[in-house]
Amino acid sequence: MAANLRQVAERAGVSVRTVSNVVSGFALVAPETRERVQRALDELGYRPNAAARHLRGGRSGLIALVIPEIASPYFGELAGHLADEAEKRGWTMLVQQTGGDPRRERELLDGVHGQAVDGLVMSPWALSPADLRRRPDAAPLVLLGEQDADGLLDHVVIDNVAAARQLTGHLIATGRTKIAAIGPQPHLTNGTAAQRLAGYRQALSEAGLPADPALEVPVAHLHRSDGAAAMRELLSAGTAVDAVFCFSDQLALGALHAAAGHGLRVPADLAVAGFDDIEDGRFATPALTTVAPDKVAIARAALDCLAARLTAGGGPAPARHVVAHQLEVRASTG
Amino acid sequence: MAANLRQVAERAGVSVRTVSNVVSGFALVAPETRERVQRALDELGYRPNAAARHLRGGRSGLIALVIPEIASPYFGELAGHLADEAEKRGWTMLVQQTGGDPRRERELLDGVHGQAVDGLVMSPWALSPADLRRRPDAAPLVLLGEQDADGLLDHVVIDNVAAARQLTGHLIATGRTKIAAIGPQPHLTNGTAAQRLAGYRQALSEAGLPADPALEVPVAHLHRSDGAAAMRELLSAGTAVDAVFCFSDQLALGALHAAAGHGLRVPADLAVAGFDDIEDGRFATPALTTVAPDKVAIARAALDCLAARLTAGGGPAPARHVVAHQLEVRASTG
DNA sequence: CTGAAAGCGCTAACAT
DNA sequence: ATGTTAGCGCTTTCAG
Repeated sequence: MAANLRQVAERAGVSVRTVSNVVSGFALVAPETRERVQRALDELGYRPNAAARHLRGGRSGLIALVIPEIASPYFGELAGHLADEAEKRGWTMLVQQTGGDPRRERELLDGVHGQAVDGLVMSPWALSPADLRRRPDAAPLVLLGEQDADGLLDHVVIDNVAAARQLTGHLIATGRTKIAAIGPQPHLTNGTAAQRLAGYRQALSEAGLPADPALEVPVAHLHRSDGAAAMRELLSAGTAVDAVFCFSDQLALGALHAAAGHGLRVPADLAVAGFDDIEDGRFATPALTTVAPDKVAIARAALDCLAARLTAGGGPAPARHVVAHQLEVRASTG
Repeated sequence: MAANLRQVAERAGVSVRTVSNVVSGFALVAPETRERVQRALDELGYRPNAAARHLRGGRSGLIALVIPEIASPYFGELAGHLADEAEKRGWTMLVQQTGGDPRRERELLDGVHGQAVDGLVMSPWALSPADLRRRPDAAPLVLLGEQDADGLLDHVVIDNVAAARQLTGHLIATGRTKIAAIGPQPHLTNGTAAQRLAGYRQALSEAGLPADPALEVPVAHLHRSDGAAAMRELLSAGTAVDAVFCFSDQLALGALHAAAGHGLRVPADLAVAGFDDIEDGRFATPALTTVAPDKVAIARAALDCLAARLTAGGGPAPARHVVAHQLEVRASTG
């Protein structure tokens, strides 16, 4: 069943070279020869051996997606788009989970699957920009999210500061004045949460509202349970709040759940907004206001980046690729 | 940076054979030699070449997860467990999406990534059992879900009939009598929906309740929007309903959303239950009653299956592997 | 236009 | 205990 080039060549009465040419459609082959070879190919059900091609050509056709967890809806949706885009470019995508563990991030950065990967798309959680730059593996790397890597590494981002400012501005525009922020992650080197916090503060300051530390609730992770816990913390502390900006939709869904548990009506008593535009948010009760990053564009930008690095010249200098986002106002903020 | 065995051997003043032995920890090597080789290995930063190993040994260390879409929460959660379990077994997992397209399912079944995969875990959607059996690729295959493949293919399932019966029984036990079923998929060869429907009907019949065709609402897909549309259809048709059993949590979340849109209170006016126990369901408002398949056990069973097939003997005969499930009663059914 | 053959890096059978 | 070498399947240089 697994025929190789030599067997096909024998059957067609030609040399391996000619069969290879037919298979790759590369050089000139006489039409009659081509037909004969093609028949042999079909009859034997020839399928090129990826390992041999890889060994010979140095390209595996594999790219790795390295993320904290694939079960998280945001990464799940992104992975879907990345897989689609990878396929269009002839790549197969493998998935590696880090769980946000710095050792595991290091390990994968140093070589996924025995270096058998043409490129990496990574969302680091724990590793610093300096750590990220230091790696023995030569495979091109593109980061997802704000790493502030001094422009030495490709990364794809949205303008988190602007987006957070817009969203907070929207909450203010609906008349809210005591707006909490759930989601700062001071323990992480990943700069995303910091930027969203900055945008939030900017909006408050622009509106002449005070920045109250009691309204900024840090979280360890971005799971729904963390959002719920943060919300309960806020409510049980008796802090006056009329809106919550959560730094992810997952946090917001948790917050929504906790708010309902406290008998609060959303948005009448409390406005809740998230970030990421995951599908759950659209069907939450009430539907969640959020910032929608253009996920397809993120996937495209990341893979275009890798593709550019794999061209002969190595492509342009590493850059920060900013992708569009949009404010999605839904029922949860009235 | 990318040193090979020969370079290491030269540096250590030994043969490639010895270096290979040290690397794989295989045969007996004199301690002093071993140490010298190890130093050379470290100094040159040697890392084995996966392509060469694969070509030589016939094992790529790759397994493929072939599913309709990774962005779906159920598959996302499952993929997370599969990636974890794969890693424990020394495999790297790649993901291929079919979108439920029969041509694409066929194509992937015939060989993922140029056959460079040691095994496949697949959730077929459109291909019939007969189609599934006919394939040129020799890589072991294990199916997720009910394929009724005449015992000729390995597949991992939960007892869908029993689970659906239990869940419907629970709805009946809470006093509901007009129980709709959202989710039959008569157009699919995948038998999962059919089994859940069977379990639902069994429970009704056991309780002496009539099976009303108007209460069985088929869906094209399992997205939240399909659940919402089905729920709206049911409500606008004026059918009397006091409970809905949705064949997936996604459908149920959509139904919940639509019910809220119609001003119905859940569970007071309407009980809603799902299937799959995705995280969204736990944090929905109200929290969703559901059937929780043991996803970790599913991942383990699938990979154990592949591992068994890859042993010398080819492992035991193909089988249907039944994994445990549990009824999770939450607020949505009172 | 087609054939012969080198060689990618590794493992393992065969030597010593 | 260690050295030598064939060969996995493919692409591509060199001949013709």
